Amino acid sequence: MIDLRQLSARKDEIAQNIKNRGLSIDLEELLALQEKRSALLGEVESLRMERNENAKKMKGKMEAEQRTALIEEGKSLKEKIAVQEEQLKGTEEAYFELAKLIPNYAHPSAPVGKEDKDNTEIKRWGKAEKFAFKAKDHVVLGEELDLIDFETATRVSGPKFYYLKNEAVLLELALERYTLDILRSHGFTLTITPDIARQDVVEGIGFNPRGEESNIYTIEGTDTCLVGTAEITLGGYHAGKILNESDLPILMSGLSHCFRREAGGAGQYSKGLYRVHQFSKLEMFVYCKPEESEKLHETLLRIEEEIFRGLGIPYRIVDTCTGDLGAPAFRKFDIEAWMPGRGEDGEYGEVTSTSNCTDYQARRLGVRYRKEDGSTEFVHLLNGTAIAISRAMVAVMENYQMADGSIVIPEALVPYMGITRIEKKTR
RNA sequence: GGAGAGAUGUCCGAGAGGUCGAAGGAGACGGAUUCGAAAUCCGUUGUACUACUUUGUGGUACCGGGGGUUCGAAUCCCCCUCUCUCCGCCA
Repeated sequence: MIDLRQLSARKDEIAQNIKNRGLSIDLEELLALQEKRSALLGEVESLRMERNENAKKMKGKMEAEQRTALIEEGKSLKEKIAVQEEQLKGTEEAYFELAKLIPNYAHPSAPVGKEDKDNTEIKRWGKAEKFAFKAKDHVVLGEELDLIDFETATRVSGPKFYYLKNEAVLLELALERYTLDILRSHGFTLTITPDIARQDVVEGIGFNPRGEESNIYTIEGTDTCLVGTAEITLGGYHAGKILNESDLPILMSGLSHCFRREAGGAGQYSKGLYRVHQFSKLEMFVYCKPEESEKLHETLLRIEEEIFRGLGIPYRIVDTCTGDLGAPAFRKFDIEAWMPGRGEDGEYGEVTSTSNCTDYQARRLGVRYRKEDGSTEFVHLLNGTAIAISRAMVAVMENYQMADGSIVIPEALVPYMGITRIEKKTR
């Protein structure tokens, strides 16, 4: 949520931002609701003051007659208050419901555009090689080398689930272990988070747990959801707290399973492991002071680069355009890894995403910090993918395939895997 | 899963319908004392929203959350959540 006190002062800016993001929200109605709420609140408060004063007069001993009069006065005030409070409640509900829809401000340098095609490429690293042979995609490789079983998973769990088998299991754990070491070297507190979170935390982070377009699984009979990312559980970690300035920035990483409904996400570009209902992910999360968030955002991006360079996977970085930013994001950078088996002849595919959400999530989650002068302010929250296993696995398998159909293990992973190559089983 | 106890400010803890934004203690901060420190003594010490003649004064709300009773609720009633203890079950 944005700071609603700035609603009228920054109205034009907010309207432009809503437009840039391809959204449509009735700001005039929101302003009208804000005014109405403010007026009602004033009325309710002054009525309450009268009630309190009236009650205070009744403390000591007094004539029965006088007391009766005061009680009558109190009763009438009580009724008036009830009526006004009812109106206030209705107005507030409508007000906040509409206000929640307003997206975060966007970074002035974020490209203005509608969809992912409008994202700006800002960097390339590594050589996106064409093989001398026809590259296979990870689905074919996974089947030939007995690493991934989609078919059985579909029967057992449904479409877009998978069993990892044999060396793929080692590969998942190796990628996690490799990444954990990098995060630890950067001072992150490592955690493994719950895979389930309360709905209010999920909402606080900016996900919509219910409704048609929701990507979140809710758990029947409870007010909890399966997490779509550890961003949720890491953001919930300090929800409602006032942090010490001296403790900032707080760097946390969380390993969790991620569950996504991905309704209607079928097709050529979503095949195999690329878009699935469940995967493991190591997420980075930062609580910091407002003035340091942009710098730390760059830091998260650099760590993501370090992870993929270490794996020797070519990639490019894109600066996400306004229409493609999530509502909480002020700015977002994605790393897209080269995937030789994607599309006709290899394509880049998104493997990480890092967002600076400024105070947008913190306001909703109630995460503040105490400044030296004793006042409090909302912290800035940042998140970034350290490694999303399923997509990283696509990149590793497809980039490290050999002409003979085997897969070489990237050097950085060998110590964690214990093997150097995945070959066809000779059974 | 069953039975019981509990949830109050930064922490401990009192509080049983009006004198309670909340005793007392601890902590923190400021001051006195001291060559300095400890001890001691004095004082200060919540958050959010809001109004105004804006560094101050006033108003409203907040004693786990929600609802109710009442002229008036931390206090009485109902529901929920969480914590603890015992039993059961389990990795």
